[in-house]
Amino acid sequence: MASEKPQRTPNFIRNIIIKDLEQGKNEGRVHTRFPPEPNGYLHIGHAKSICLNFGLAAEFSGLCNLRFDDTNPVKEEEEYVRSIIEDVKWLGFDWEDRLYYASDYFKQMYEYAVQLIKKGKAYVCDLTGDQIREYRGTLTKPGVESPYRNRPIDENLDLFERMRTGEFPDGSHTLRAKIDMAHKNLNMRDPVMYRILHAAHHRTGDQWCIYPMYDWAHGLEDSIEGITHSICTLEFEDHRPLYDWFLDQLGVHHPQQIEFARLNLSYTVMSKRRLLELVKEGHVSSWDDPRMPTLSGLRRRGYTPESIRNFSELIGVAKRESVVDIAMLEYCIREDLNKQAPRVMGVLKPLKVVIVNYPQAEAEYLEAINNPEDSKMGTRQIPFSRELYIEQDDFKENPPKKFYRLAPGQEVRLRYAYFIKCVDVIKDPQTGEITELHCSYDPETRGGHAPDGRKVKATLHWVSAADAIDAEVRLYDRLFNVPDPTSDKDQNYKTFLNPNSLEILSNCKLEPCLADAKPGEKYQFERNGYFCVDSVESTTGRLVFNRIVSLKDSWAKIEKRL
RNA sequence: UGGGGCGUAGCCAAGCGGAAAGGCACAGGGUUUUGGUCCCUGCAUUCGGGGGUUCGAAUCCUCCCGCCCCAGCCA
Repeated sequence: MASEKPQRTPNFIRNIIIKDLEQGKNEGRVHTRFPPEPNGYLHIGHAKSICLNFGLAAEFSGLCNLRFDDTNPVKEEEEYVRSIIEDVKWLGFDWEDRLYYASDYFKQMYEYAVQLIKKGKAYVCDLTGDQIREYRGTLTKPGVESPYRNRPIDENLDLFERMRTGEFPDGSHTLRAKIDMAHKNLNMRDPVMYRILHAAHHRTGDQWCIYPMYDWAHGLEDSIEGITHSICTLEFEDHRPLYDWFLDQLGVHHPQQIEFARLNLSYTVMSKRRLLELVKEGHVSSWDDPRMPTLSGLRRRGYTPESIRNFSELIGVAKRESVVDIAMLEYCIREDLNKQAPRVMGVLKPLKVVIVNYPQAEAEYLEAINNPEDSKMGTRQIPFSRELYIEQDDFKENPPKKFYRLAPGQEVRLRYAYFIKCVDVIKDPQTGEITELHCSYDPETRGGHAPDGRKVKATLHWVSAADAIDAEVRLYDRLFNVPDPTSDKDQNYKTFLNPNSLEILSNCKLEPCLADAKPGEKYQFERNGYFCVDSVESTTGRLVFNRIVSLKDSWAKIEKRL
């Protein structure tokens, strides 16, 4: 019988590859690459690209390289290289021995440039940056040729060599491709191939003082590595003619550049520049703040690699610019954790309950299921005693319609324990605030079943007061309070920051089995959500949990309509 | 009034001339010791708009409208 693996949604890039394979292009090879610039941390938008490139390679028995596009030493740092490697690995992808750096190809790129000069297709230009801009023309007006455009080849060769050896200061010369200053596509108006930058590179040190520009370098990197499909984002569509031009002039292996729309997620921002700004200005604590859409932030928050890979598959790949609803991401992590995460009881906002007819000194252990979705995860024993904590939200003195939880005179079940009924509400005489509930329990309902078959409409989670362990729990909400914070042209995106994106609860009471929970471990706090032990600030003596995502809450919806 | 792209449901997204896939969200129902999960059901008579070609158009032609990207010695 045919397996019913969920069919992957087709996308145009996969279709192109299938067609190429049918036509026998590239000797039947599929070879992609993920080419980050090490100038920032990876975010979930990068994850889309990583999953696409590595996923396509895996699907067609091909290869995918990890390559650092490190052609601009003034923006790039070793630290970013480190974090990118960690993140791609964490996501679950393996580039085997194919970790490459554009900077490893500098020598070869230089030689290719010499070839172009010899063909009369490149020249050294002495125009300043401002002049180059002026000469380029505008969107509607053609450019003007540089006075240095027709320099003799020998002179170009000499000058280019001297640029390389460090004879000239930054900005004094460039190497430019000789194409067409009247081209409709501005990228083709004699683009700069090399600029002089007396800056130390994180890998090549001061070996070079000329550095290749993206357009010149990228196609060469792809070509050298034998890439077949060079997948990039939409804004490079205008650069494709140039990508093609360089490779055609050189007559070298010519990968196909294919562009797709980058990911945007609602209620957050995705550009490295803005993310960096949020960090620098202290709107978040760091790149790995659990509210950040960075991979390190999502990891710390408690997102799993599986959930992010699944998300990447679900959102698809197309050329249409779009904003994916963050509810889709939340769905993916719930779906994963529902199957994986052990259940546990934790009270976030405690309200004390005294079981008035439960013997003073008595205590007992009750059996609880670790994961109803997976019986292999077994059971555990949880302590029960006369004084407990329940959630403040689970009691209402004047319950609205459809409120099934605890209320004066109303009976509910304590999960895995007993039916209880509220008999008295104790308040602070000064403030009127409810400080304690007195309840009676039915000893016949041990384990949660009533021998007389009577039903109860709600089951509450609880923790034995004497046995509870204390923890801090951090609740996260969306970082911005509008779906698309950058779409408003008149208002800075930061004016839409959600001031309540972090809520710290410091008096949470958890089941004792959590006492030695390890950083990174994920649990479902029943009826609350999924939580992850913070990997940075949690210690054995002071447990800190991050809420990854709440459980779906249909009561909240009903309540909202009341 | 330059060039390059893109418009299919609230959000993603298939489809590429022969009766509008799928997912998220949403709504209703069933199961349930998590108001969770799971299971059903519903959710585009129509594909940005107008013309045209065709027996037949989301798919082809044409005009129009809207949105995005491009004038770094960034990537």
